[in-house]
Amino acid sequence: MTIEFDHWIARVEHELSRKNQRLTPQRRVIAEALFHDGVHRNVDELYQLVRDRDRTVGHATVYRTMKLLQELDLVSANNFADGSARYEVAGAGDAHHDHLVCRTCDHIVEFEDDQVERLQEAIATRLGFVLRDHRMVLFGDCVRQACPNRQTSNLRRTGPGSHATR
Amino acid sequence: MTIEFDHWIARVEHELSRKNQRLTPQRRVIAEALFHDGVHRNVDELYQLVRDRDRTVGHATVYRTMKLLQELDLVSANNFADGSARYEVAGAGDAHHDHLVCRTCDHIVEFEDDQVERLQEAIATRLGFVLRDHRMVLFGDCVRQACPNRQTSNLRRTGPGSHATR
DNA sequence: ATCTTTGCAAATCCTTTGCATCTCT
DNA sequence: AGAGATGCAAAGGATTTGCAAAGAT
Repeated sequence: MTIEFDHWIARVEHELSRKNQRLTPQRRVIAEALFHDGVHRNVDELYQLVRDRDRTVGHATVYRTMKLLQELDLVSANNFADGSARYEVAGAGDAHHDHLVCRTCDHIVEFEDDQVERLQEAIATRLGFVLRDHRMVLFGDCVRQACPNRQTSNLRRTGPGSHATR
Repeated sequence: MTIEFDHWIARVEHELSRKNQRLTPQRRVIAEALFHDGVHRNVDELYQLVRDRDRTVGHATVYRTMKLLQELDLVSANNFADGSARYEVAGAGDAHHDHLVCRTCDHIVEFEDDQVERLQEAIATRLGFVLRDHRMVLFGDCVRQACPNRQTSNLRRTGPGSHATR
């Protein structure tokens, strides 16, 4: 746990230095928040977390840092339902994973599926593309007791239309 | 072609009337533009198309109309690379399709794949969700002669990172 | 009369930028 | 000194909303 964390910080520092950039106190605090409590947080939520530790960090710095970490492939961004980007630490050499989001409680489950990846590759090839990247998010109703969705009628197969865009 | 168009307008009118809403001149012009030249256009592009026909239509009306048509399941929205929503007529009872977008020239190809749909369903079920909707966009490099991408080195397997979010 | 729509401008939300000020080296 | 970073406030782009005027029933 702590070892993993140290490794993460070391990775950040290393990738930054490769581009002659520094692991400043602000960036360090952001990277810490990101690791400890930052899964699928958007910039504003990260900003709040960071502010608890360091009142001097500005909004813009969080944006700039997230952009930077993305460019260094240290974090990856997702867009689920709302309009904001949500980040997660990108494991070095990790397999790609996708997300399944509950429409009601926003609970997020990550999953990996080789079959999907292979299919996507095949589809792209068939259509004359070299596949470089993809984005896939599944939306559904989860069955957790805690989900408010369980309290109400969970029976309609014909739910309220599918408006998945932002 | 014209028959299809008439059918589309009739559908729009019907769905609107079911909710006590009218097919106003503005909405009609928007629906026309959408049908004739509106595939994967965003609001601003639609606005331009519409203005060619009717100078009095306002920006807000296009936004409001698209939102309305979405709620009526008459159009569906997608987010490809840029931050804006791009629309397409949603065929009544049509099979769902997904998109493959060229990173270089933004050329969009639509495809349907039952296998993918089935897999998604299986994954959701396995993880304790009732699948309601999904969003999938593949990004790649297309091989069309016209694509600027073909002019340059198309050889790097390790392209410029994968930052697909907005 | 009443309920729906509209255009306009102002407001909102997320994100980026300009700029003067620091901080390291 | 000189490049890299930061905070703040202003700017940007996409979308929504308040409001008074216009339309339809």
